[in-house]
Amino acid sequence: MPDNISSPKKSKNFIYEIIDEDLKTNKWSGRVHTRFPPEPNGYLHIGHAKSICLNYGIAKDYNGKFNLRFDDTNPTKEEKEYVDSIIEDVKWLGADFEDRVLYASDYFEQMYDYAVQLIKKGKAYVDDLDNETMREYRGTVTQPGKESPFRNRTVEENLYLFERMRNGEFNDGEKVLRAKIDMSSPNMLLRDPVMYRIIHASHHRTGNEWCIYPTYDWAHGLEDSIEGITHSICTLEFEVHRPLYDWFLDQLEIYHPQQIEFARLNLSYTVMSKRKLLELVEKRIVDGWDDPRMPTISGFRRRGYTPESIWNFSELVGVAKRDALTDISLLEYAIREDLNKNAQRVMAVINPIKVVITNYPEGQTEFLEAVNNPEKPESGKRQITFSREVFIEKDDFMENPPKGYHRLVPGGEVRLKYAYIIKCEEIIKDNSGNIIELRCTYDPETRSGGPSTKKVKGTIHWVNSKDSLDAQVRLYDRLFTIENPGAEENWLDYINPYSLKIINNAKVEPFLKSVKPLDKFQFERLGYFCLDYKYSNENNLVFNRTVTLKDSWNAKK
RNA sequence: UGCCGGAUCGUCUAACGGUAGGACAGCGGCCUUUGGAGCCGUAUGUAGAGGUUCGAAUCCUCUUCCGGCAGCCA
Repeated sequence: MPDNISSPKKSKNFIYEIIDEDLKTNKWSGRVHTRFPPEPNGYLHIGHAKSICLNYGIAKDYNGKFNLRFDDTNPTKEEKEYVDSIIEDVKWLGADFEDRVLYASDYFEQMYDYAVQLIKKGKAYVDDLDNETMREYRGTVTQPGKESPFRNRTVEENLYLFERMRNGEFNDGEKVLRAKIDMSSPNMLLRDPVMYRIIHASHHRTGNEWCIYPTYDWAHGLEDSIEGITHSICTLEFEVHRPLYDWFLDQLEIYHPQQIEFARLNLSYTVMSKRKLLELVEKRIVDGWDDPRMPTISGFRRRGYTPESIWNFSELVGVAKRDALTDISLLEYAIREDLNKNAQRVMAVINPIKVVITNYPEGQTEFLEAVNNPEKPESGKRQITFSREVFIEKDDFMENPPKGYHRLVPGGEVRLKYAYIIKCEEIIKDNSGNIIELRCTYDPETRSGGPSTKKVKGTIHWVNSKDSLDAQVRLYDRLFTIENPGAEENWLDYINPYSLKIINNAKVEPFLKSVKPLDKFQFERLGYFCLDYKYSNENNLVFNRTVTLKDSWNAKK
């Protein structure tokens, strides 16, 4: 985790308890070595972030090591672009893998040798059954399978055939190498699982060097073993794979890490499977993997989330073995907490309406002081300007206000933050009855910081019409309309059509003239925003709303 | 229907035979030049039935419900 956040007090989850016990019994000679092993077939999402935080957090807490390892065993699904994005995301999160960016593909030769060993022990064989027949032979969850007619080939024949597989003498699907275990095992994974399949495809790292590729079950334990991993932490769906993980390593009699499973993260109102995320990207429902509505790490980054907030969130959700659906509000809490403490405050009006202060001298401009961050006095103050015409938020005026409305109303008073108390004297409407301008008067005695003790119920934000900048603002809402879209067959039917709202005529204070991509701000009373790196440029400011402020008034209505 | 897991406030998560606690969300109040933040207060939970025990969320039995496994994906 980044050094600037303190290691949070974690109530020990069950994995920490296992490690504590291992340390006590000296099972791994005092070592702790974890890894994060993504397949480079997509961008990382917040669920991966939880795993990264868990694995790296363990390494850090126990003075151990943490590897980033690409499980690149299937060239048909993997791409260099994904490798690059994953490295970027893991680095951004601050999980320090030092110089250990590792690849399963670097172990292909060694894995091949191990496979030869298994064949020689009579524990693996080349099978000619085609895909469909093999499935039939596997049986079902309630019925045992039956053995392949090729199961009892001699060691010599298997060795010969396996070498020919490697040499490219067969077509895709023509032959596989299988472990010889038990076709009637109640655990389907143990019914002679495939170790190698023939794929004549170019691999993003090994090119055409190989045409046989190891399967997950064969490869993963070997990768962990080769790297000296102590605790191989994965998600619950691999629980039934553990006996197989153990079987391979036991047969080979090589270094044997311990696989531990935990429940993957699910977040409400979004989907988390790579397949579904890919579909959202390919169908252009979102604007790429880093669309700010995506639950990807790059999406959250572009949205304005900080690594610290994701770390904190990851601590808050905890680690256990039961399936869970975590409410998105917990993530929002984590980012608000961070940004409240750290974000520069600034005034911006998203939905402007012009206010003319009729008793304020024309042509006059005065300077006022605004606080940069009330949570951080050391961040100081800045100057803002005030003059006769300002913009306020349309929502901050109501002609016929409901009970409890604290803002500007006809004949009522409200404070313009850091400036004066104004009173609404007149409403100007166009021909169709839309309010286009408010005429107000100000009370010169009430300048902010002055001696006046006059109090009003409401304080609203504003910008000076003279020097405000135009900006585009992008407001995001949840991508789906239901809590758990991933559980639905027709999950795409639940896309929220209003998940992105683009506002083009926002006005922001000139302080935002020279901001950099991803710079983070609180627009007072509106929420946290950051500069979008994709659409923002010199002449066109574009801000993404990271999250709203909590709004107890809106919530009440 | 076979095997493997799992079930604690609305949500997430603690409690390891000895007062069911925390966080988020909610509600109420105080405070406030952000209806933000902060502070204070508050409601809500051990899936069910038996058993062991002085004492059970925790151990045992049965039941119910949920998840995973029948890719040459990971």
